[in-house]
Amino acid sequence: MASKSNYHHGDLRNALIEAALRLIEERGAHDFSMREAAKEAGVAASAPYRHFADKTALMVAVAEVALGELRARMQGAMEDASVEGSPLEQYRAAGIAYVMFAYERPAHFRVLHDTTYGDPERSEVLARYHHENTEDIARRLQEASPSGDGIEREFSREAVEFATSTLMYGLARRIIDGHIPETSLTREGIEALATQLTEIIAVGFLSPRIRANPPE
Amino acid sequence: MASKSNYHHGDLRNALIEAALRLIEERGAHDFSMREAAKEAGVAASAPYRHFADKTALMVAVAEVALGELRARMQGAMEDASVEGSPLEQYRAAGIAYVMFAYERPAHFRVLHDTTYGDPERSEVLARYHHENTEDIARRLQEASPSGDGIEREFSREAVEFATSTLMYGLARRIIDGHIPETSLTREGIEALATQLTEIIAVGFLSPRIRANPPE
DNA sequence: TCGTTGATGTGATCACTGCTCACATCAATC
DNA sequence: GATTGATGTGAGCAGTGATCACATCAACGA
Repeated sequence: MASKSNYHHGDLRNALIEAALRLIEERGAHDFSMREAAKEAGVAASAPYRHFADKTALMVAVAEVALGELRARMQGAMEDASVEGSPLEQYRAAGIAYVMFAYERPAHFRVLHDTTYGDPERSEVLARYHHENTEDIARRLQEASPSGDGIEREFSREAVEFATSTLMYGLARRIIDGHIPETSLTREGIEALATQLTEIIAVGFLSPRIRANPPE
Repeated sequence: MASKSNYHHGDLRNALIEAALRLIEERGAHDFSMREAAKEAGVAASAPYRHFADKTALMVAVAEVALGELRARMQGAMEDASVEGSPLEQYRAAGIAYVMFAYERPAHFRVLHDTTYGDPERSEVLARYHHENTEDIARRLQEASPSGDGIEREFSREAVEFATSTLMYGLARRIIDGHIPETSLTREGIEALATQLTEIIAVGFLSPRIRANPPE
């Protein structure tokens, strides 16, 4: 097992991405080292630089994997819900899927957003993705609101879209940032929180226009 | 200027905290070095360790300064609003102050939350503070809802409290995480966003109980 | 007045990091 | 079967967090 057959790794690039993900899961998004990833892949410390320009490039690759999983989860959730669910249920399912991703894959979620920080180009990609998603979600919500019912709504669809994405992002971050008491940190607990939050927005959106401080 | 009078710094602890804050503002919460902070304070690389056990301890001290400023801002905003504002306006003012802090002092906001990550004890302190704040805010909102009006509400005060803090945290993070398009990144733009978001919650909360999908 | 002491700052040093570079290995191509 | 280009190696650089014996000095007690 000296040097003959395994001088070249074969699939080092992916091996490094997987190693990085494992390490990030253990330590945190920034607290893993290139050398550790290399060692875990059974390769010299300098080898990774044949595949990634620098540490950030590796993290970006990891983030891409993470984004792929997030996409798949949300799409899956919406498709499941659209089989027999109302638009409102689809809207809710997508939101829950987003939050669940953060809960079940905190490392993925963290890299996804940490990598972005400071890189305007990547920021924009992620922002666009967020936008696409929540646009879709908000559209479903709007479908839940019978059009032409003559009721004047308090908020525009854009407003609801923004509120929804902000709420779901906020909840996801609070989960991985440790704001949520441990007693709520179960699949069911989180689903309940996400459900409640989507509902409060839905009610705010679907309510006919009212005065917040009604004149007596 | 050799070695006589300035061998001992005098107020190195605070000098280091300020240096760290400056550096964090430039680079990011983790990308500053102990040595740089020491140099900026005009002191040897090992001196900081007389005042801080390790780098994390320095960051915690910085975070405490940040938390102080956040507290002051929110308290100030609520007091201002309570002079002539309705409870609803106080609620809104507090939310806006929180978000404004993130906008105007991104470095402070980042250290505050980054430091927390991975330290359950600090997490809890911050969580408690968040809770205290939003509890207060939610109480004001509840005061905006005429008690005993016989209308059955859709959501509890706790639910609204949680939704509010999640929304404000979400917005704050989206601002510093670069999700918000540059065109909205002005004092006025952010105030508008925060106002809109608090309002959507307020409406959801103040609405009488309705069915999200009313039977025809 | 002066010696002692304890807090604070110094400089050398350690293990580790990201990254580079000259060189080694090997599969594919002509 | 020689050449070449992609991939991996090992030594080494500058910078990092952290530690330790030692230097400095203000305050205190004799």
